[in-house]
Amino acid sequence: MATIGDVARLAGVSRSTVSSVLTGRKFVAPATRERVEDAIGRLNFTVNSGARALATSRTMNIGLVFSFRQSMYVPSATTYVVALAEEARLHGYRLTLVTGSDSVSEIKRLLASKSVDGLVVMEVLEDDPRLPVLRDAAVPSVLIGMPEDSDGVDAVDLDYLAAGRLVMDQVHQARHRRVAFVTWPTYLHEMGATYAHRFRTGAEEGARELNLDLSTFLCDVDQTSILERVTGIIRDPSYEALVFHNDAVAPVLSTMLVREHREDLQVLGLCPPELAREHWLPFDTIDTQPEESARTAVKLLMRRLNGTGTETGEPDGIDGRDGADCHERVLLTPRLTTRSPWFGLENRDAGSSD
Amino acid sequence: MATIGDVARLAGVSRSTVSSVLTGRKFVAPATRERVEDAIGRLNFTVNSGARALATSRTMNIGLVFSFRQSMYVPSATTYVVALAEEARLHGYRLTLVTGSDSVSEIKRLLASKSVDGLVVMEVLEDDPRLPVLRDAAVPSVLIGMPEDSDGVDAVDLDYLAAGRLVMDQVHQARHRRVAFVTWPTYLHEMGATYAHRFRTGAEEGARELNLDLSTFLCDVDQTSILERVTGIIRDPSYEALVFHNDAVAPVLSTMLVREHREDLQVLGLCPPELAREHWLPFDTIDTQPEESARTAVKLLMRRLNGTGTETGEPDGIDGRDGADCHERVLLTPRLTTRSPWFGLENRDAGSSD
DNA sequence: CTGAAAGCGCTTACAG
DNA sequence: CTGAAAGCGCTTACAG
Repeated sequence: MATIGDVARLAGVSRSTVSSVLTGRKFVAPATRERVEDAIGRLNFTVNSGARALATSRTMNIGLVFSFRQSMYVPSATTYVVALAEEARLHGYRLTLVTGSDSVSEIKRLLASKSVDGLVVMEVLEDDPRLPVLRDAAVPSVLIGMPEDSDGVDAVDLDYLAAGRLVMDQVHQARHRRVAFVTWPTYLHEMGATYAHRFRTGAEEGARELNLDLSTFLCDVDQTSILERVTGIIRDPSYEALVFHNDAVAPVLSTMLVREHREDLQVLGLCPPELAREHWLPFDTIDTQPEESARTAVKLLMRRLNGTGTETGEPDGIDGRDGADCHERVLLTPRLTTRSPWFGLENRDAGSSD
Repeated sequence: MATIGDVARLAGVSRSTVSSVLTGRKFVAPATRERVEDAIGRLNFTVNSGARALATSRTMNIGLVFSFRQSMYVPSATTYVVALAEEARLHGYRLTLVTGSDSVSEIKRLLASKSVDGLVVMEVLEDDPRLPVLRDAAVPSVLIGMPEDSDGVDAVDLDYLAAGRLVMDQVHQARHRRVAFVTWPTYLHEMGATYAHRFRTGAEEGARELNLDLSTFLCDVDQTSILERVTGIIRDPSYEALVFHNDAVAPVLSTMLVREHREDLQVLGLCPPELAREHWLPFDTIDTQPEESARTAVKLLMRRLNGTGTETGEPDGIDGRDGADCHERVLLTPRLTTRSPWFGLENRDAGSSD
């Protein structure tokens, strides 16, 4: 494999000149530059990333931490991962995966070995044990998730609080009062998964304000639990609305509603776009906006890495109140997707309101 | 951040001695080693991965190439990615993501910049444009997929051919004759996605041999197409069995079968475990075995990287016929998971047969 | 505008 | 058994 020395020799210049055209940090006479670029092309030369990393202390790698706990709705993670990878690539960065249950020590190792220039952390918890590590790190981090205290790092997420209120608003507008709320399992709430408790808080606050009669059910994600719980609710005619924030609910719901003849039940859910896309969801949902979250996360990171702003301009939806040491908290506005007729063969998405 | 020099100073030895205990490639007197290890602990030292990569030409990084075409059933990809990452970590490697549509040039760049020690390639096609690049690469690759010609690289996949035959066998055993086969969209077949055409070939050959009356439908993965196609089949009473190899089919099927009162229809599908886990699948399926595929893929790669065999012994299910230059083709045996009563509240998995 | 030299943090023959 | 030296492939002051 060609090195910078080979290029220099072929172009008849010094290695530093080659380096200058490579980095673009120094002016090189057009004629020289031309010769160098030509040589690069001929030799099919690419900078050795390890060597460059050693010389610059920039790896052009960003670490993606997701420690898939057993419970997580694994499928939807792909959307985040792909969007993160693509956005990172747009900025010249690559993604390195950090999985494994003991992510704290994994992160420490990653940081100590100087393998990444920054971190994106998914599945954030309140009092996340990884937060102190991230704060002390020499490189910037961004959370996808919104703990109360995100000092020292940037954070982005759907505004789950607002989403909870939005859903209750819809129930209220439909003049329904008694509503069942199926949310994530107990342990997810106890762990403090930020999306779980933020949506729940929003929903419960909204219900209280609108004087709705809300029953909250924390439900496991296995088939048995879901079916049992959903059946119980559907068979109780006093429920006028069913709100879910638990991805395992969606797939079985349409079947159950048909079987139990509860097409009258107002159903509203928070769900990942791929769930809505792949399944037959004849009810309204709020998109979790994984792609927007992912792209914003990377943009926030780039901002820290490249000083202020990126080559592609200001990240969308990030307001400019960034003091030198002030970290961002970006909340994405929830949007309701309304879906038309129950059990029709079409399943068109209508406009959005928020 | 501490360097090897700091450690050497603190331990009162030379840098090469520290390096020796780090790599473990040279004997170091126990007392010295102790001092060095102590110093490492105190300084919280970790080898700088860029520097090590430069010195050894080993990055301890493996590249994961998946160029998510629009069509792919994205959710199931996570299972592969996580399993690959975990298995890689077991061997001390990390995963670097290579996404993007133009994966050929991305791969070339990755290889030229010496960023990875090996590659895992998903979504492999017959005549995959990436294959020539992989063959010429200085580092080994393994495919998850099974093109006719996989010379120069290792390959692993579920035995989709056998799976196709197994399914037809089941239909035959149920004494059914007329069977509808819903498979992936036309363009996936035209692209030559190996799983698509291998299963199809197996199914069609099996049907011919068993004298079944098979109608094959290539079907898009959007809701509308799926519903239309599935409804058409279900409403045709002449069909006795429905075989699907198209992930978009599963989610809607149970609802449709109830609505159309076709609980008599024999349904068999090939599907990812998470699909079976998350949905209400009251019919028999063949697991695509993503985790087994992923782990085997990494093991094959490790074998190339570390000479013959890994520290953890021979990879499971890999027979030992590896001549020095002979590349492996590992086919995982398909297993049928039978599921009990139609539309009961339970959904227990019964034993497997193959 | 270009080049010689030092240095990034490690490993690895090679002496001793 | 340990250490001094060279080298991996780049970048970056610093001279010229």
